Amino acid sequence: MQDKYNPEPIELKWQRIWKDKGLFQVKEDPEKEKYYLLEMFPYPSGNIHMGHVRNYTIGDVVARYKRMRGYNVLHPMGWDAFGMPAENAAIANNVHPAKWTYKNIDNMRLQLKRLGFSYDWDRELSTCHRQYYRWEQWLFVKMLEKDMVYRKKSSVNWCKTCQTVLANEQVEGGCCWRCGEVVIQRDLDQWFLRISDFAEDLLAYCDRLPGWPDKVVTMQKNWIGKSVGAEIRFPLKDGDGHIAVFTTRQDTVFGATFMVMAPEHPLVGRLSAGTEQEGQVNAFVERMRHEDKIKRTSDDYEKEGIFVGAYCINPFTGREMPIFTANFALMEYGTGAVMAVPAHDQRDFEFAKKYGLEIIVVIQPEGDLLEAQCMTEAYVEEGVLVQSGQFDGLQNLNALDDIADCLEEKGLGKRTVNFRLRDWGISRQRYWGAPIPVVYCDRCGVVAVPEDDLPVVLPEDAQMLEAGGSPLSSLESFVKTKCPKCGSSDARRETDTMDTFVESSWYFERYCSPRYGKAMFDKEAVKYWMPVDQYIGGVEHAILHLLYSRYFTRVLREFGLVDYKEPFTRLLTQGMVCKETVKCPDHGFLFSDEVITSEAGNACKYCGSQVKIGRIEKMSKSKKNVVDPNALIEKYGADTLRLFCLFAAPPERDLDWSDQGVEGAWRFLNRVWRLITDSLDELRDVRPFDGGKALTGDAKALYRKTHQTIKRVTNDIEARFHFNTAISAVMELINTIHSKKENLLSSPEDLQVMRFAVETAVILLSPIAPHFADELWESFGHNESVLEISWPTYMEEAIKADEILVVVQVNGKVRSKIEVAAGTDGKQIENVALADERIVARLQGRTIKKVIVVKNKLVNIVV
RNA sequence: GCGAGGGUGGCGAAAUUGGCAAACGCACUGGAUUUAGGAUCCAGCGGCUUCGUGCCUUGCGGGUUCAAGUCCCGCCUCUCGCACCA
Repeated sequence: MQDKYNPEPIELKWQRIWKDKGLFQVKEDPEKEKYYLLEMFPYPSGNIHMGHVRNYTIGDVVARYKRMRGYNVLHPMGWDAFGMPAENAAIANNVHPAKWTYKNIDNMRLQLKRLGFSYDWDRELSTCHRQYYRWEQWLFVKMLEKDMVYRKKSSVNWCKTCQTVLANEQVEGGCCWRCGEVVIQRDLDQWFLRISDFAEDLLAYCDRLPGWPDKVVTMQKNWIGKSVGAEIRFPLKDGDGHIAVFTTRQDTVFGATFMVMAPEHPLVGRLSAGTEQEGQVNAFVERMRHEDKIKRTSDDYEKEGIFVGAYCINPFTGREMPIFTANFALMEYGTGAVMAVPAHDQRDFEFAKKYGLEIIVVIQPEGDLLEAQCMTEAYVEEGVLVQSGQFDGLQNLNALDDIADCLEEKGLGKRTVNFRLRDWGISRQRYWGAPIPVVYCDRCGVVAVPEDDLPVVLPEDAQMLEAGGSPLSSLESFVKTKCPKCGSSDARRETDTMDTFVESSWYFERYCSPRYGKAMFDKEAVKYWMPVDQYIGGVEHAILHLLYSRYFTRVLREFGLVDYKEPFTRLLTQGMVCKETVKCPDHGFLFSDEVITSEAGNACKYCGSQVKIGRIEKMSKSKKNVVDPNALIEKYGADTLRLFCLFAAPPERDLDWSDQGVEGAWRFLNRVWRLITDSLDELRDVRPFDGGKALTGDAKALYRKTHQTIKRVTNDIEARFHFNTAISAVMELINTIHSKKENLLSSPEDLQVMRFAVETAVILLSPIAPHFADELWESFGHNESVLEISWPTYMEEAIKADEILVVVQVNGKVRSKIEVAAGTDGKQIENVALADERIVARLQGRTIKKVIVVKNKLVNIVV
């Protein structure tokens, strides 16, 4: 036992002991209640960053705590190992993506181990491993058989920089979510998963996720975007046929005066053909197709359109409606055509004004009369229907149903539900991903790779292309294959790989039986462990990853592989780790070691200019406001780093990095260390006080404080995950011990209470600073890890004080404080309060109107 | 524009059902110890103050209540998400 707290040897020592004892390895045990704690697995980019440290520290505290509470805790870790950075690195450094990835994994595994996280490393998995992705290929084939997957040519989001297709979810404000490049549209054959088949169910279950943050649930609901309305068919004026529209406002159908179609709509070309508009329409459509998506979705985007040269008929009014195509109509939503009701839709109103189109008011507000000519904006509120034939006089909201009935009776349309959520395009024109297990044969068409031939292994000898694009398509040995059906040797393999979100949609099930060779997972193991009791990760995955995982769970259920619908019972989305930015006028953002600090202020290391302290932002390499976990571990040890991450803010909030705060965490551990090592000689052979005797004075107070602390810490961890307040509670206990220790090192009972208090502090700290706690625990003569003992329980009896401080208020202001015996009844407290000197003085010459007594808390005298 | 979540000392934050606002920590100030620095220990630390513990103080303005950071109404502001979705 050393006098000075020296974390490195201690941490390495306990990491070895934990490993040798196999403390973190778990298996299914029907006798014990399970607890599956999962943190989002990292992409192996090369190094652990502070966000990981925070995420995994939060998880580790919960895992260790639950374990001490007697649960059989599954706490696995692995690697989301496929993805683009590996290919970029390969091109930049001429290393194979596999080599680069595995090297990063080795490095990051060491870093995680150095932080002392309680993972069952036997369950480690990498999604780039063929024994992993073979099973998602297997599922793909099964889904193909069941028509849950399909191929279609579609206009896709294309990123020129990444040379790949992006899912809608990966386009943020018209730009690539990864590199920020502007996304353009391109037609390609793509594989899609029918996630929209589950839209209704995914939406319905949003309300059955009580353990999820409201924010995330709302984001999911918005993303799915259900709209209830009707499809209405508008017959063309000339010839057969009709235009179908989707609307949520069938109540306004009598006010529909023109039609707007997406430029991509197939009817646009057909209708304008042969009219004098043809040339202009074609030019317009062509221009729109090349317009940047970012421009088409930007705020100040000018609405423009063009008459296609044809008319349709409003089936309710018989009126002719000119047909337009316009840039704001989206082919992907609804039917790609919109009935325009300028009087009651702002966008239609603006369009009508611009092109001089007719405006007909069909909803009149209560007590007002709208005139189409005088309107300056659309009227979108409720009202009474007018100029709407048989529906005149109805409240517009009530008319929604009547008009829908009418549509269906007359065969003009039907009720419909539309979702914003579209099918999930998973094809990626990249190398470093799981190959899509399909073969194209001239004779047989699209053929799935038979189960026995799986996995389709990603070849290792592919050349990365500087220009991007798929290296697989130029690899003849991979592409050329036999047709599994007819045996023709002219067949060609699919060269696209799967979106990496596919791998992360089922890894939590794989963890239950990570080496299982006969299926995606061992059903029994999954039955025992799943669903995940607590999932922890960044809010940036609130839509994509979580929605896909929920969808995959439903797919697995369809195949009878699992029997639950929701994979994650509780979800915690932790805040970002932030730090202030520092900028030099000449050299841009600076790392903190590029800044020279002096009395005069902070200067740039390179030019000596005064630097500007910028705003606090999420840590990122580009802003140079990152701190390196390795350097901190070296200086302070893992326990200090863990302690700071938990103490600085509650998990769901952003954490502002503070070097001085880390220093404070370090000081606290040293203080505890000194406190214990200083009194170790006196306490070593003392049994902790067990409540067997009546106590008095400081001993009693400390004993009470200790039980109070157990209660607070337990409650903070269990109910709220508020580790910051749990840590302050332990700090208070340590302060109390510190202030009383001089008086408590003499009598046997006093020593026992001291020992109890000190041991309890160590146990309560153990999930947070596990190496530190184990070392001190051992110094008390224990020979197991703290992790192996039970979490302490508190005794209400010990927490109760004999004397209680009661606040006495006059007219709601605190005027005095009195001590009364616990359990004194209201009337008695009132009497004591009224007899108090200060209060008597206050009440001179005033009449008491009312006295309110809150037992054990306060008295308020109203005068 | 729509939706969600914030706004409390110099800073990070606390106050679990309405009941002593600012626990705990950081920074700062004074003192002890030290050759010195650091570390440690002790004390102080929202504002005003006629130093009476007197008044004020939880983004702003109203309200309910014996009592409001907490509940209700209106507004300001910041962050995040969505946004021509028909």
